[in-house]
Amino acid sequence: MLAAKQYSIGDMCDAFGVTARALRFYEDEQLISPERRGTTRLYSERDRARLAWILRGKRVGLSLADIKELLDLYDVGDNRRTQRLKTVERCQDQVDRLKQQRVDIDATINELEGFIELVKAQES
Amino acid sequence: MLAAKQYSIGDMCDAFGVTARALRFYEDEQLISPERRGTTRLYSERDRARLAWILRGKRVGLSLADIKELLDLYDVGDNRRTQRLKTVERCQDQVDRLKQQRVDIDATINELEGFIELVKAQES
DNA sequence: ATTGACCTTTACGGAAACGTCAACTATTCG
DNA sequence: CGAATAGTTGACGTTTCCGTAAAGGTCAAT
Repeated sequence: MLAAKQYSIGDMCDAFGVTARALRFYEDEQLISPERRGTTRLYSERDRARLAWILRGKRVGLSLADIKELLDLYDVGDNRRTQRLKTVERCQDQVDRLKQQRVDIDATINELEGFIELVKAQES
Repeated sequence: MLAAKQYSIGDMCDAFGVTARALRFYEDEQLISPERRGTTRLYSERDRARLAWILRGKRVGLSLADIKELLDLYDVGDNRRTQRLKTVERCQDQVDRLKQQRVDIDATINELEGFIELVKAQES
Protein backbone atom coordinates (compact mmCIF):
# COMPACT_ATOMS: atom_id res chain seq x y z
CA MET A 1 0.00 0.00 0.00
CA LEU A 2 0.99 3.57 0.53
CA ALA A 3 1.20 3.88 -3.22
CA ALA A 4 1.59 7.68 -3.12
CA LYS A 5 -0.58 8.85 -5.96
CA GLN A 6 0.95 10.47 -8.98
CA TYR A 7 -0.69 12.79 -11.42
CA SER A 8 0.12 13.65 -15.00
CA ILE A 9 0.36 17.22 -16.15
CA GLY A 10 -2.99 16.75 -17.88
CA ASP A 11 -4.57 15.59 -14.64
CA MET A 12 -3.31 18.72 -12.96
CA CYS A 13 -4.63 20.95 -15.69
CA ASP A 14 -8.07 19.40 -15.43
CA ALA A 15 -8.09 19.46 -11.67
CA PHE A 16 -6.98 23.06 -11.26
CA GLY A 17 -8.07 24.68 -14.47
CA VAL A 18 -4.64 25.82 -15.51
CA THR A 19 -2.75 25.24 -18.73
CA ALA A 20 0.25 22.98 -19.06
CA ARG A 21 2.19 26.02 -20.12
CA ALA A 22 1.49 27.64 -16.79
CA LEU A 23 2.62 24.55 -14.87
CA ARG A 24 5.86 24.39 -16.81
CA PHE A 25 6.32 28.06 -16.20
CA TYR A 26 5.88 27.63 -12.45
CA GLU A 27 8.44 24.87 -12.62
CA ASP A 28 10.88 27.11 -14.48
CA GLU A 29 10.37 29.64 -11.73
CA GLN A 30 10.96 26.92 -9.13
CA LEU A 31 7.56 27.09 -7.52
CA ILE A 32 7.00 23.37 -8.00
CA SER A 33 9.37 20.58 -8.92
CA PRO A 34 7.54 17.43 -9.87
CA GLU A 35 9.43 14.19 -10.31
CA ARG A 36 10.24 12.82 -13.71
CA ARG A 37 9.79 9.45 -15.21
CA GLY A 38 12.10 9.97 -18.14
CA THR A 39 11.14 13.44 -19.28
CA THR A 40 7.52 13.17 -18.23
CA ARG A 41 6.40 15.06 -15.16
CA LEU A 42 4.77 13.26 -12.25
CA TYR A 43 3.01 15.39 -9.69
CA SER A 44 2.59 14.25 -6.09
CA GLU A 45 0.08 15.24 -3.43
CA ARG A 46 2.63 17.69 -2.15
CA ASP A 47 2.81 19.27 -5.57
CA ARG A 48 -0.95 19.57 -5.59
CA ALA A 49 -0.91 21.29 -2.23
CA ARG A 50 1.74 23.69 -3.42
CA LEU A 51 -0.19 24.42 -6.59
CA ALA A 52 -3.31 25.13 -4.59
CA TRP A 53 -1.24 27.58 -2.55
CA ILE A 54 0.16 29.19 -5.65
CA LEU A 55 -3.23 29.72 -7.22
CA ARG A 56 -4.75 31.13 -4.10
CA GLY A 57 -1.78 33.39 -3.68
CA LYS A 58 -2.31 34.64 -7.19
CA ARG A 59 -5.97 35.26 -6.58
CA VAL A 60 -5.13 37.49 -3.66
CA GLY A 61 -2.69 39.46 -5.74
CA LEU A 62 0.67 38.01 -4.74
CA SER A 63 3.31 37.92 -7.42
CA LEU A 64 4.90 34.61 -8.28
CA ALA A 65 8.06 35.93 -6.64
CA ASP A 66 6.18 36.58 -3.39
CA ILE A 67 4.63 33.16 -3.52
CA LYS A 68 7.95 31.50 -4.14
CA GLU A 69 9.43 33.25 -1.17
CA LEU A 70 6.64 32.16 1.12
CA LEU A 71 6.72 28.59 -0.13
CA ASP A 72 10.46 28.51 0.41
CA LEU A 73 9.98 29.79 3.93
CA TYR A 74 7.54 26.97 4.56
CA ASP A 75 10.05 24.46 3.36
CA VAL A 76 12.97 25.32 5.55
CA GLY A 77 11.90 24.79 9.14
CA ASP A 78 15.52 24.50 10.20
CA ASN A 79 16.15 28.20 10.54
CA ARG A 80 18.41 29.93 12.94
CA ARG A 81 17.13 32.67 15.12
CA THR A 82 17.94 35.63 12.88
CA GLN A 83 16.56 33.85 9.87
CA ARG A 84 13.40 32.98 11.73
CA LEU A 85 12.91 36.59 12.67
CA LYS A 86 13.12 37.56 9.05
CA THR A 87 10.70 34.85 8.15
CA VAL A 88 8.19 36.09 10.65
CA GLU A 89 8.73 39.62 9.48
CA ARG A 90 8.15 38.81 5.83
CA CYS A 91 5.01 36.86 6.64
CA GLN A 92 3.73 39.58 8.88
CA ASP A 93 4.20 42.09 6.10
CA GLN A 94 2.09 40.01 3.77
CA VAL A 95 -0.56 39.58 6.45
CA ASP A 96 -0.70 43.32 6.94
CA ARG A 97 -1.00 43.86 3.22
CA LEU A 98 -3.78 41.34 3.01
CA LYS A 99 -5.65 42.94 5.87
CA GLN A 100 -5.49 46.32 4.19
CA GLN A 101 -6.65 44.68 1.01
CA ARG A 102 -9.64 43.27 2.82
CA VAL A 103 -10.56 46.77 3.93
CA ASP A 104 -10.37 47.97 0.34
CA ILE A 105 -12.44 45.07 -0.83
CA ASP A 106 -15.13 45.72 1.72
CA ALA A 107 -15.25 49.37 0.74
CA THR A 108 -15.49 48.50 -2.93
CA ILE A 109 -18.20 45.93 -2.32
CA ASN A 110 -20.20 48.47 -0.36
CA GLU A 111 -19.88 51.07 -3.03
CA LEU A 112 -20.86 48.71 -5.81
CA GLU A 113 -23.78 47.33 -3.87
CA GLY A 114 -24.95 50.82 -3.09
CA PHE A 115 -24.76 51.70 -6.74
CA ILE A 116 -26.64 48.57 -7.69
CA GLU A 117 -29.48 49.52 -5.38
CA LEU A 118 -29.50 53.00 -6.82
CA VAL A 119 -29.79 51.72 -10.35
CA LYS A 120 -32.42 49.20 -9.41
CA ALA A 121 -34.43 51.90 -7.69
CA GLN A 122 -34.91 53.89 -10.90
CA GLU A 123 -38.38 53.36 -12.24
CA SER A 124 -38.27 51.91 -15.72
CA MET B 1 -17.54 82.12 -3.87
CA LEU B 2 -17.98 78.60 -4.99
CA ALA B 3 -14.54 78.74 -6.47
CA ALA B 4 -14.40 75.03 -7.30
CA LYS B 5 -10.89 74.07 -6.33
CA GLN B 6 -8.44 73.02 -8.98
CA TYR B 7 -5.33 70.94 -8.56
CA SER B 8 -2.23 70.68 -10.65
CA ILE B 9 -0.87 67.36 -11.71
CA GLY B 10 1.85 67.77 -9.10
CA ASP B 11 -0.73 68.29 -6.38
CA MET B 12 -2.42 65.09 -7.42
CA CYS B 13 0.84 63.18 -7.39
CA ASP B 14 1.62 64.35 -3.89
CA ALA B 15 -1.87 63.74 -2.61
CA PHE B 16 -2.23 60.24 -3.97
CA GLY B 17 1.31 59.01 -4.24
CA VAL B 18 1.23 58.35 -7.95
CA THR B 19 3.50 59.57 -10.71
CA ALA B 20 2.51 62.13 -13.30
CA ARG B 21 3.20 59.47 -15.88
CA ALA B 22 0.49 57.32 -14.35
CA LEU B 23 -2.02 60.16 -14.35
CA ARG B 24 -1.36 60.91 -17.99
CA PHE B 25 -1.68 57.25 -18.75
CA TYR B 26 -5.04 57.06 -17.03
CA GLU B 27 -6.10 60.03 -19.08
CA ASP B 28 -4.99 58.33 -22.27
CA GLU B 29 -7.08 55.38 -21.23
CA GLN B 30 -9.99 57.70 -20.56
CA LEU B 31 -10.30 57.01 -16.88
CA ILE B 32 -10.07 60.69 -16.00
CA SER B 33 -10.33 63.79 -18.15
CA PRO B 34 -9.15 66.90 -16.34
CA GLU B 35 -9.75 70.30 -17.85
CA ARG B 36 -7.02 72.18 -19.60
CA ARG B 37 -5.78 75.69 -19.27
CA GLY B 38 -3.86 75.75 -22.48
CA THR B 39 -2.16 72.39 -22.36
CA THR B 40 -1.86 72.26 -18.60
CA ARG B 41 -4.10 69.88 -16.76
CA LEU B 42 -6.42 71.07 -14.03
CA TYR B 43 -7.98 68.46 -11.80
CA SER B 44 -11.29 69.02 -10.03
CA GLU B 45 -12.80 67.42 -6.95
CA ARG B 46 -14.61 65.05 -9.20
CA ASP B 47 -11.33 64.01 -10.74
CA ARG B 48 -9.97 63.38 -7.27
CA ALA B 49 -12.91 61.20 -6.42
CA ARG B 50 -12.47 59.24 -9.61
CA LEU B 51 -8.77 58.81 -8.96
CA ALA B 52 -9.45 57.52 -5.48
CA TRP B 53 -11.79 55.01 -7.07
CA ILE B 54 -9.24 53.99 -9.63
CA LEU B 55 -6.52 53.41 -7.08
CA ARG B 56 -8.71 51.41 -4.80
CA GLY B 57 -9.93 49.39 -7.74
CA LYS B 58 -6.35 48.62 -8.61
CA ARG B 59 -5.54 47.60 -5.08
CA VAL B 60 -8.30 45.04 -5.14
CA GLY B 61 -7.06 43.62 -8.40
CA LEU B 62 -9.31 45.23 -10.98
CA SER B 63 -7.75 45.98 -14.34
CA LEU B 64 -7.87 49.50 -15.68
CA ALA B 65 -10.35 48.23 -18.24
CA ASP B 66 -12.63 46.94 -15.47
CA ILE B 67 -12.33 50.20 -13.63
CA LYS B 68 -13.12 52.21 -16.71
CA GLU B 69 -16.22 50.16 -17.31
CA LEU B 70 -17.46 50.66 -13.78
CA LEU B 71 -16.72 54.38 -13.83
CA ASP B 72 -18.55 54.70 -17.11
CA LEU B 73 -21.51 52.89 -15.66
CA TYR B 74 -21.53 55.35 -12.78
CA ASP B 75 -21.57 58.22 -15.21
CA VAL B 76 -24.55 57.33 -17.29
CA GLY B 77 -27.53 57.32 -14.98
CA ASP B 78 -29.81 57.78 -17.93
CA ASN B 79 -30.03 54.14 -18.87
CA ARG B 80 -32.91 52.28 -20.35
CA ARG B 81 -34.20 49.14 -18.75
CA THR B 82 -32.13 46.63 -20.67
CA GLN B 83 -29.00 48.68 -20.19
CA ARG B 84 -29.70 49.01 -16.50
CA LEU B 85 -30.03 45.26 -16.22
CA LYS B 86 -26.65 44.85 -17.80
CA THR B 87 -25.18 47.43 -15.51
CA VAL B 88 -26.48 45.65 -12.47
CA GLU B 89 -25.25 42.37 -13.84
CA ARG B 90 -21.74 43.61 -14.44
CA CYS B 91 -21.55 45.16 -11.01
CA GLN B 92 -22.91 42.06 -9.39
CA ASP B 93 -20.25 39.99 -11.14
CA GLN B 94 -17.55 42.17 -9.66
CA VAL B 95 -19.13 42.00 -6.24
CA ASP B 96 -19.19 38.22 -6.44
CA ARG B 97 -15.57 38.18 -7.49
CA LEU B 98 -14.63 40.43 -4.62
CA LYS B 99 -16.49 38.31 -2.12
CA GLN B 100 -14.66 35.22 -3.31
CA GLN B 101 -11.45 37.16 -3.08
CA ARG B 102 -12.20 38.01 0.50
CA VAL B 103 -12.60 34.33 1.27
CA ASP B 104 -9.21 33.66 -0.31
CA ILE B 105 -7.65 36.47 1.63
CA ASP B 106 -9.02 35.21 4.92
CA ALA B 107 -7.72 31.74 4.18
CA THR B 108 -4.31 33.06 3.29
CA ILE B 109 -4.14 35.24 6.37
CA ASN B 110 -5.05 32.29 8.55
CA GLU B 111 -2.44 30.11 6.96
CA LEU B 112 0.27 32.72 7.26
CA GLU B 113 -0.61 33.54 10.85
CA GLY B 114 -0.61 29.87 11.72
CA PHE B 115 2.79 29.52 10.14
CA ILE B 116 4.07 32.55 12.01
CA GLU B 117 3.01 31.02 15.30
CA LEU B 118 4.68 27.79 14.36
CA VAL B 119 7.95 29.49 13.58
CA LYS B 120 7.78 31.59 16.70
CA ALA B 121 7.17 28.48 18.79
CA GLN B 122 10.49 26.92 17.85
CA GLU B 123 12.91 27.24 20.70
CA SER B 124 15.99 29.09 19.61
C1' DA C 1 17.60 87.88 -19.59
C1' DT C 2 18.52 83.76 -17.21
C1' DT C 3 17.71 80.33 -14.02
C1' DG C 4 14.82 76.90 -12.03
C1' DA C 5 10.61 74.58 -11.14
C1' DC C 6 7.01 72.47 -13.19
C1' DC C 7 4.57 71.30 -17.12
C1' DT C 8 3.95 69.26 -21.98
C1' DT C 9 4.05 65.46 -25.85
C1' DT C 10 6.07 61.58 -28.22
C1' DA C 11 8.32 57.46 -28.12
C1' DC C 12 10.87 53.56 -26.87
C1' DG C 13 11.64 50.17 -23.01
C1' DG C 14 10.60 46.53 -19.70
C1' DA C 15 8.91 43.21 -16.15
C1' DA C 16 5.19 39.80 -15.29
C1' DA C 17 2.73 35.89 -16.64
C1' DC C 18 1.70 33.36 -19.58
C1' DG C 19 -0.23 32.13 -25.02
C1' DT C 20 1.08 30.19 -29.17
C1' DC C 21 3.37 27.92 -32.53
C1' DA C 22 6.96 24.51 -34.11
C1' DA C 23 9.27 20.41 -34.15
C1' DC C 24 10.02 16.10 -31.55
C1' DT C 25 9.32 11.99 -28.70
C1' DA C 26 6.91 8.43 -26.07
C1' DT C 27 2.94 5.60 -25.38
C1' DT C 28 -1.03 3.39 -26.46
C1' DC C 29 -4.92 1.57 -29.08
C1' DG C 30 -6.80 -1.02 -32.78
C1' DC D 1 2.68 -1.45 -37.46
C1' DG D 2 0.68 2.89 -37.99
C1' DA D 3 -2.22 6.52 -36.39
C1' DA D 4 -3.78 9.02 -32.54
C1' DT D 5 -2.98 10.99 -28.10
C1' DA D 6 -0.30 13.19 -24.66
C1' DG D 7 3.94 14.93 -23.38
C1' DT D 8 8.51 17.55 -24.19
C1' DT D 9 11.57 21.71 -25.04
C1' DG D 10 12.66 26.06 -27.03
C1' DA D 11 11.53 30.47 -29.01
C1' DC D 12 8.88 34.25 -30.04
C1' DG D 13 4.45 36.96 -29.31
C1' DT D 14 1.06 39.40 -26.27
C1' DT D 15 -1.16 42.25 -22.76
C1' DT D 16 -0.99 45.33 -18.89
C1' DC D 17 0.91 49.23 -16.64
C1' DC D 18 3.50 52.18 -16.44
C1' DG D 19 9.28 53.96 -16.26
C1' DT D 20 12.38 56.68 -18.49
C1' DA D 21 14.53 59.57 -21.46
C1' DA D 22 14.26 63.23 -25.23
C1' DA D 23 13.17 67.71 -26.35
C1' DG D 24 11.04 71.48 -25.34
C1' DG D 25 7.01 75.25 -23.46
C1' DT D 26 5.63 78.53 -19.44
C1' DC D 27 5.95 81.37 -15.76
C1' DA D 28 7.74 83.52 -11.47
C1' DA D 29 11.72 85.17 -9.30
C1' DT D 30 16.32 86.95 -9.35
